[in-house]
Amino acid sequence: MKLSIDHKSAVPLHIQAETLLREMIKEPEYQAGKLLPNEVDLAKILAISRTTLRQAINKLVYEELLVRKKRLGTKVAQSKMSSKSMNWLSFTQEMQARGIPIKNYELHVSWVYPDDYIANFFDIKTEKKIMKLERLRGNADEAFVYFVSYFHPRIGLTGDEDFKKPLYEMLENEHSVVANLSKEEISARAADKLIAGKLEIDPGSPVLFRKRFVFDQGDRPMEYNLGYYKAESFIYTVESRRNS
Amino acid sequence: MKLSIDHKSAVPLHIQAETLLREMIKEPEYQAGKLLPNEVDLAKILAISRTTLRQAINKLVYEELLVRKKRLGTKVAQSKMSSKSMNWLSFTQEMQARGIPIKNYELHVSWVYPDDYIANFFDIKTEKKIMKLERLRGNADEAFVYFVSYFHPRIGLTGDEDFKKPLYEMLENEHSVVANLSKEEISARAADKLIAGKLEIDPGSPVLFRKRFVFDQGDRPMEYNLGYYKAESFIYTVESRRNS
DNA sequence: ATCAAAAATATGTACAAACATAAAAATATA
DNA sequence: TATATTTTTATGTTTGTACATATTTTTGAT
Repeated sequence: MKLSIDHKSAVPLHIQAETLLREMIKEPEYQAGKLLPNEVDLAKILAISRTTLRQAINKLVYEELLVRKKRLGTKVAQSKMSSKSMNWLSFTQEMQARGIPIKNYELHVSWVYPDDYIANFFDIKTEKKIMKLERLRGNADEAFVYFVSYFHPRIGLTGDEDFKKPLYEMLENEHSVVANLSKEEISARAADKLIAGKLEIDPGSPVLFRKRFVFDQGDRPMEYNLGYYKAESFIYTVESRRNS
Repeated sequence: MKLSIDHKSAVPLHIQAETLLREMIKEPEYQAGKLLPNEVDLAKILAISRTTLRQAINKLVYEELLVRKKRLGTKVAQSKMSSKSMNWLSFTQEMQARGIPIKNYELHVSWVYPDDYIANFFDIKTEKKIMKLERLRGNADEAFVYFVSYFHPRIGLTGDEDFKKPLYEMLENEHSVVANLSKEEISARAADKLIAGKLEIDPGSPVLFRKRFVFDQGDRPMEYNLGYYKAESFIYTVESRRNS
């Protein structure tokens, strides 16, 4: 882990400072209400202006990772709303962690024109095709989840990648794209004909539906993922702590 | 509504600018992807520096009310109703935050013997009755969620409390119990006869089912809550950042 | 007419400088 | 000793300035 800032890098200084602060507050010495060095000093240490440093701090303050107090200083907030387990494990990794061997029932790559919704999320034009990945997965006995993923063209996927490997690992190793932030929307749905067919359930019966918006290091959109989970086969767990 | 900024006010200029922008984008002419005046001009109009204006804009950008685009300008984002802080708002508070009046369709208190599962969670014997609270709630038009809550006897609920008030507020004020940690399990389910009847849907149709284990200040179990949400009426959002 | 280069225009990044303000700590006063 | 008062120290506010950069628009060359 680097403790300093590279003034020659193309990465903006306030972004570098931001990631550096994120690393910093993960360290044991900064956990639990400890104070950061004051802004003036820290700016001097990092060799950036106070304004630039504040820009970085502000972001973490907004995310409620840091709390500012006049005269007292800036302290690390109580860790909050940590959505446990599930979130940063890919499906493959999670199943492996539970000792369940995965079976890919279907794996299909295609190139499609994004609809308005997707184009808007990716901030691209609807006239250019993007990669669509459909996967039907489960254990040895049955398929219990159907995934549909769309990827930002920036990543440069060819379609020849090995999608049997853990997806995010592959993206990181082969395309240098790291998933950093995900926003998910979970709801219950009735399975339509397509989904019912894939999961071998009756149309109209319940599925857990998850939309997932994935962002990379620079908080740029990188993947849009739809997951249809057979009911009963999947439970989403969230653990959150009050932060007042 | 004032359209200008008061330089003599004690309220910081960037705060004034922020509220002004919030008002602004509520106006019909600025709805739906319309562009704001560019920063340099707007700063001139408001007679504040571009830096100060940017401070205000930044905040709304963080909140995803505005979207910036190089060369294009700053436009009003599609309103998303993303309840980010969903987690620590009670149902009542959350609905109120969205300006939706709540209606209690049913509210029923009873005293029951806990089953093994609940007794185990509360770490109590099954021979002693505990309070059970059933609530069918929704907006003016329809009931869309059915809650069943069980409370730890330690809290000392009598059953005569006013359960129309926000629950956690009431528990804090009248029984000095503060909810501090919650563990939730979200899944999709087919509605059984009871639930279907309450929510006025067909048996077998999907509901979002949420188990919630709530702990107090000392991480002692205080409430066990089951929520059955009519599908489509409820979306659970989770935002998570990688921390490794 | 088509395609490439240049100009224009918006936000993005970064610094320096100054003064305001809240709260704790140190000091002075009763 | 207890209570005001002042000082100190951190963040908070605000401006001015300069150049970078992504995109569109305009212009120019083939």
